[in-house]
Amino acid sequence: MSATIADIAKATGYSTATVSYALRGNPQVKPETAAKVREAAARLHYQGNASARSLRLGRSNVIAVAVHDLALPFSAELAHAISVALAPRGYQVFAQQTLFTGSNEETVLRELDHQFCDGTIFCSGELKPEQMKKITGSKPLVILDPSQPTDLYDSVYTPGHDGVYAAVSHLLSTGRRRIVAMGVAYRPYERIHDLTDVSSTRLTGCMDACRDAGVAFGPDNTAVPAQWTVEGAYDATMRLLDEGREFDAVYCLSDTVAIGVMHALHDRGIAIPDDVAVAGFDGIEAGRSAFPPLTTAAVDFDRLAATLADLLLRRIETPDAPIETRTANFTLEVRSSTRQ
Amino acid sequence: MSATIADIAKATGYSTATVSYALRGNPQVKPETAAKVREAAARLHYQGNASARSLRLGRSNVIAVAVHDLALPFSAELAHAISVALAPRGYQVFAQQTLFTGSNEETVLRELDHQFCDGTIFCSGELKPEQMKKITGSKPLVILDPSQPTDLYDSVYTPGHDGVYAAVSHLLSTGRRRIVAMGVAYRPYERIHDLTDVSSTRLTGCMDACRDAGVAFGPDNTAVPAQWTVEGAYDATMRLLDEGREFDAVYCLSDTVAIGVMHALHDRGIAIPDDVAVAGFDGIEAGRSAFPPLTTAAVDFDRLAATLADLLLRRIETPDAPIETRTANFTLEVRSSTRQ
DNA sequence: ATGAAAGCGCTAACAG
DNA sequence: CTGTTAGCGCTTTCAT
Repeated sequence: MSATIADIAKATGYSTATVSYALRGNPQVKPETAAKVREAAARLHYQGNASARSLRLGRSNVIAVAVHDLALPFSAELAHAISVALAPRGYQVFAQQTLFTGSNEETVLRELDHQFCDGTIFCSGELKPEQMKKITGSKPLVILDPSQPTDLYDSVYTPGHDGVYAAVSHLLSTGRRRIVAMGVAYRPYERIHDLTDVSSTRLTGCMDACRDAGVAFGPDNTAVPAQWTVEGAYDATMRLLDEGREFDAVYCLSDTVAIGVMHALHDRGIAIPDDVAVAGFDGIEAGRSAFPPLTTAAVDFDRLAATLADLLLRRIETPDAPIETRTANFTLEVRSSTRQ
Repeated sequence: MSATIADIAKATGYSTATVSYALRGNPQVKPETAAKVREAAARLHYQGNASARSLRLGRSNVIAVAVHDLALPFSAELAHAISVALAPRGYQVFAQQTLFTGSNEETVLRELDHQFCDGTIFCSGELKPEQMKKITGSKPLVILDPSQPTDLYDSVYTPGHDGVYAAVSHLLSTGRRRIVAMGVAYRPYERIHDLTDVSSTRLTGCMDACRDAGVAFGPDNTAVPAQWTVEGAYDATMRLLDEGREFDAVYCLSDTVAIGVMHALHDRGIAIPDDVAVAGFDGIEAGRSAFPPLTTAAVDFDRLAATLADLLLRRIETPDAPIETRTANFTLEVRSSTRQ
């Protein structure tokens, strides 16, 4: 068992109060006393007990970050960026994954974050805000890309519509006309233009870009991978080619999907971008070093992380502050996958 | 503020003891009582306080995982695999990054894991085991790839020597003769063959493979990127080409390095594998979907994670068990980057 | 079957 | 400048 302040008190002859003060650097303690205490603490390999401290103080200076899957580049880069953003502000980040299942999301919200951590940054999945609210009560939480607009939590959106609009407009401006949007099934514009979930906003961004360029966009302009993964996209692309669908560009609703698409095109001997241009969304590192380097609507991870951190810390410090909703920004990174 | 068991006790008229029993499913409580308590708990949105529980019990069922950088594929995939391995065993995983700096490593060890978590899986960085021991005391910890052999902690090694040996032997067996090992500076065999750090074991694996094939391996067969990153490897490869070094294969000490190398070769119009074959180490997903798909000595992440988890849980349950050292296994994944 | 009470380790009034 | 003490929320003897 690790040493406690009581052990140090015993060893030095001071009270636990004085030891605590000394260890926390309270200027009231005589320097000499403080030195003795610190010496004893070092000698006994004293390590403060976070549970006790957090129980007493009601805070731990720990923030939980729940991403979809730690192994997915978007999640991984986001978790990294949030850790980096919060470190200088005195918070340590604990990252967890929900693996897209509602039960894991519940666990994350219920079991621990909510109890030990001062707040949570939560990448939205299956659970709806109302369901989450029942679990988290008044604990500070910020949602990334909530599946529906909410005034229950501060929330931040990735720039799905505008990012996709910019990327698809770029494809159209380079002369592409037969675009396949890879990621989600076609739904009529009227049914989705006011939805805020990731799939819908990205799809409407694509539709708006086509419409503004006078290019038709219908069910034949979409393809649906089983999942937004490299394999899912690879298989979906192969199916597309087997069906004989004709297209001169694939706009992928995520960079991961784009990597799978390019893999499939390579395997079929289709030149990128000469035969088919490919572009994505997210701005993950893997796109930069893909072959060819992937054009993408790149979310600014650092600023996104900073925004999430700002909102959460504000909520922690000012629980009654008005709920805010923000949208992250992006940069259209034009690389060789669309540039001839 | 969240409801406590005292609130439930007040609401139901039972004592906090009974409430606690009921909530934990103690069979002694009358079913009717338990039902009432659970009802009140739900109504009050009760959430147990992890700090209090952990303070009382001396354990939290949380394991800390400290990786180098959450955004790096190897770290990310490992953290993912460990989370998956520990979930069914009743442990939640908190992932953190050390960013290769000793001070962050200290923070991770000192500030929190060590205090709130029941144990730590630690990817070795700057700190030496003795230094770590001073901080962690008797808290359960398992090291991945310690920089030097240690009997202070259970430890697991990635199969650096054997994996590289297999991969380089494969390169040689396909007729390659002028191999550049990209990742670490040349050091004479005698000076490193008994070291156990990642760089040394991988380099000796390469040397042994060459020697056994009767191929010379000297300082000219190595190249050193500034870091084991895509950019570092890209730049190092460009320098190599600018210098006019001749080679027909690059063996990269990590897959991430390999991706940077292939990027540079593409940019210079060098065909892979026709002009130069490329192979790596790790087995990250990105290698599978790279162009061309990367041959690599693939660590079995799931089994590595299971081994780390096994050792840590054993240490938690049996603190005095003898220290163990294990080595993970690998599979040589031969893909197009070396196959003509 | 339920309750009273102690105590995990720590911090912060408050007192001296 | 230092000590006494209460109590954060929980679990668990030990009584009843």
